[in-house]
Amino acid sequence: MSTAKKGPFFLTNTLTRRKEEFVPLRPPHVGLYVCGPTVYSDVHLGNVRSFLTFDVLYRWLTFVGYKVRYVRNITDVGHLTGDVDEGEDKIARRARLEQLEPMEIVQKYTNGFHDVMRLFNILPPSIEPTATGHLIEQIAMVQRILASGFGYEANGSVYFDVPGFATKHPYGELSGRKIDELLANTRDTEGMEEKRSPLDFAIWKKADPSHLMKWPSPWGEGFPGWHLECSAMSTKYLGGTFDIHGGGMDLKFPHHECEVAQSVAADGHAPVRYWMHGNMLTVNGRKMAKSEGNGFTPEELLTGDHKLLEKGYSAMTVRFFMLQCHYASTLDFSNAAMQASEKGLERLEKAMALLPGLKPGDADGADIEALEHRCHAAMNDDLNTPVLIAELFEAVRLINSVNDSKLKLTAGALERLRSLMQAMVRDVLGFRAEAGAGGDDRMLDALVQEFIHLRAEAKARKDFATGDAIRDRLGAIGIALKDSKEGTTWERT
RNA sequence: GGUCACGUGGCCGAGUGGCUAGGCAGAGGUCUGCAAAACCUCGUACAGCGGUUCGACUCCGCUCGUGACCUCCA
Repeated sequence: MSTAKKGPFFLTNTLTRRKEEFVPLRPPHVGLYVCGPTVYSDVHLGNVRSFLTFDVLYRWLTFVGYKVRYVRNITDVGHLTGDVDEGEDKIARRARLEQLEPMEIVQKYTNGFHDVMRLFNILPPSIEPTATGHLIEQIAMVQRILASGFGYEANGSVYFDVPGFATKHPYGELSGRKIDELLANTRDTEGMEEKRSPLDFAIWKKADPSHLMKWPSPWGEGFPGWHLECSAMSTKYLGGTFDIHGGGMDLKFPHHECEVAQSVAADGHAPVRYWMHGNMLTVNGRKMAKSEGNGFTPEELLTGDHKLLEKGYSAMTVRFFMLQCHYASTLDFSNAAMQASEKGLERLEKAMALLPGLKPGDADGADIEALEHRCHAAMNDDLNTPVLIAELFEAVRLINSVNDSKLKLTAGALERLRSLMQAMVRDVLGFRAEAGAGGDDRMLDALVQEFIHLRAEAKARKDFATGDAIRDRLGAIGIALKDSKEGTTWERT
């Protein structure tokens, strides 16, 4: 709608390490690719943060009017544990441990991933391609890399020749690495005899006969290298050059750096115009990671059944907690912070619930349009959700003041406030209204209203003891009564 | 060891060369029979030491501390 909404959107481009105005290649279309999960185990809260960051990006781009094709892959093969040459495929390993077919593992954890995304109200992408579903594209890309001279075959595997590539093209720009420093810092090359350089990485790996996940290729039976799938699938669905590629900070090197090199080698040009990296969720100052053992699953979060959790927290509380921090900063998980977020979200949601019932006045006590502009400006400034939330609390103050008859807003201003809050809270930040905040259940509401009448009668005859007893006993079962000039309202506690 | 970040009031966290972030907790007030909620007011935060500047929390340097990446990890 308004141009204000579409006003310049700035985001930090990892390639240049600065905020740049975002201008799509082919407006109004935007191509967005985000590295999805490797489906070999449950996602934890740190993973959620990354997907949440790009969910908000997707929501914002959509809100300002772009037609976004959002591709987020599922990695279901090729991701090895430990050392590149000696590691075992993560999914195959899990299949062995759980005594299941690899594809059963893939399905199981893909289902789990989707459940978690729904729980946190993270929208599904437009396309969710899998690596195993794109072997032909990956093999073709390996062939293009070989044709370019930057790949070589060794004993049924194909490797990317990083030093060779670096003599002709920049390598390391994205992650700020220098090839000499990388070479100087490499560890021992034990078990890497197939590679010409320790910096080289596999784009196709030979599979031994015992391997469960393998496919025929021009180089024999094998499977694709981890970095290749993203390059092949992003090219297929978004084109050789597309707008935004996102992922966690920890993927910057080597994963994304390798993607850049692969595309340049295979197709002759850089694949991505804007790279975005979300920062880590930490616990006691340390990155939450599967390997650290300091992660917890969404189920444990909801129930509070984990040694790091003092109690359970709702998915929306976590969403609020995470969005109160900028995506590019590390965020430390703590129970105190979670409890503060729980209260804050509750205050926001209470104001949202008041919104439909507000009565218009005959004056405008606040400039809603200016507030709206500040909200849009916050998001346009590199998705500054903490500043947006700060503005929303300004709106909360206005809503409560109107509700208390301390402030007047005309019908027009109220309408604008309502649509602003709906847009920012629900559409952009993606806070789903959670049931129970006062009147969703008609029968329960009718019942509580009866008690409110009884209590009002008691109070009318100055029988405060009875009135207080009604309030206290309802309070004991989780229903709080609140008196005001307009009458008594209730809510769950 | 190399590279790159970060260090903000009781807690979590934005931001800026000079002007109140916000949330939670705390204090006082208004309202109320009381309470809760709501609203109003309050805290003189920016790791330390130097430097640049009329002026720095914000720029530069050093010191200390913490973390990330360099190997799979969102």
